[in-house]
Amino acid sequence: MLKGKARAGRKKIEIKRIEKKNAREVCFSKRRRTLFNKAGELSLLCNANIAAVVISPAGRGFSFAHPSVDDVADRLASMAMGTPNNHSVGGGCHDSGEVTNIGQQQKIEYVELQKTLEKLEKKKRVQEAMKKERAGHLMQLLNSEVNLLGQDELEELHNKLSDLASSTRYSQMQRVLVCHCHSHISK
Amino acid sequence: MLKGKARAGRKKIEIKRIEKKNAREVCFSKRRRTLFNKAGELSLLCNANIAAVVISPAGRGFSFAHPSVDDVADRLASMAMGTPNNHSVGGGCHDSGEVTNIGQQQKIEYVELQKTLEKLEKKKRVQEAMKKERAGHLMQLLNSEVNLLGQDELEELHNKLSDLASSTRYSQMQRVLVCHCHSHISK
DNA sequence: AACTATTTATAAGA
DNA sequence: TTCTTATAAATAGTT
Repeated sequence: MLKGKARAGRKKIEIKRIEKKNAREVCFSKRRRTLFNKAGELSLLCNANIAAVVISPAGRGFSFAHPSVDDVADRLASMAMGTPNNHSVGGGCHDSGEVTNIGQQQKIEYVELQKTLEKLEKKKRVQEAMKKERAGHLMQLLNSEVNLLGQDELEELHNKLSDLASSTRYSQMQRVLVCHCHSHISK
Repeated sequence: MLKGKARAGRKKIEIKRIEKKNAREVCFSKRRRTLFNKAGELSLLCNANIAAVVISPAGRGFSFAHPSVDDVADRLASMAMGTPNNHSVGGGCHDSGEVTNIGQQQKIEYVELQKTLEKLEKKKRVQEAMKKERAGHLMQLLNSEVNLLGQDELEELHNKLSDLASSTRYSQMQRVLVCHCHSHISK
C-alpha cells in the first residue's frame, strides 16, 4: 500500500511552558534523558567533570554526575573557597542529546539515592558547595537578563567588565565602573 | 555568494576522549553551550528546576541553574532530608531499566523521591520579579557579587559576556536565555 | 569564528 | 511508553 498519510515531522516550537500536562511530562522524560546523555558525552569527549540535578514539576529529582556528585561538589567547593588556580564561573545555555551507540558494553550505574542515607549526607555537601558558587549564580542572572538588554548595553557592559578584569585592584574601582555602566544603560 | 568548495559536513564520531587538545577545547565550548541551552529549554518547557555544573579539564567551572543553584540544591537537600530513615518510601519510579550506554567511568544517579515541594510556584514568582529588574538589577547584582569574584572569575565573566554580545548578532538570542525569559524567545 | 554536510534530536502522531 | 517520520538542531571537519 501507499505510505498513507505522512506523519508530521518535528515542528519548531516556542520555548515556553507546555500547558498540556501529559505532553509536558513526555517532553520532560525525553529531554531529561538526552540531557544526561549529552552531559555524558561531554564528559567523555572532553574529559570534564559534570554534576547535574533536575527536579521535575512533580517534585521528583534526578541527577547525573561524572565521576560523581561528590567529586564535582568537592571541586566546586574548593574553587569557591578560593583555592589557587581554580576558576568558578556560571554559564547558561542548553543542550540535549541522545547517545545512540556510545559504548559497546559499557554500563551505567543507576542509584536510587533516597535509599542510601550515606548519599543524603553527601547531598548536603553538594548543597554547601553549590551555595558558594556565587559566580555561577551571577552568570545565570546575566544570561537571563541579557535578553532584555540591547546590543549597545551588552557591549557597554562587556567593556566595563573588561576594564574590571584587567584591573589588579578593582575592589574600589568596580563600583565606579558599574555605576557608570548602569547609568549609561538606563538611557 | 559562491559556495566554492563544499566543506565536509558533520562526521559521526566515537564518544571517547579527544586527544588533540585544541579540538577538545573547541568541542568543550560548543557542547557546554548547547548543554546549558538544552537545560534551559527543559526547565522552561517542563517547568523543571535544574542545576548543572561543568568543570573543564583545565579546571574551570561553569554552572547553569534555574531558578538558581542555591535553590535547586536546597530542594534536593530538602528532598533527601525529608525522607526519614525509618520511613523509606521506596523509589516511586524505576528508571533503572532504561539504561543508555554512556561510559564506563560514568555514573548516573537517579533520585526518585515523591516528596512534593509546592514551593515551586513561589520560586517562580521570585524569578519573575527578578526578571523585571532588567539591567538595573543586573548591575546591582554584579556590583554586590563582584566582590566575591577573583581575577580569573572576572575575566571569565568578561569573556562570557563577550560571547553573549556577539551571539546576539547572528542568532537573535533565540535560545540563549535561561528559563524565566520565555516571553522573549522565538516568537 | 564562519561554513556545510551530516548526524542527532524531537514534535507529532500512531 | 515506544515507534515512526519529517523536520529542526547540533556539530565534526574545514576554511
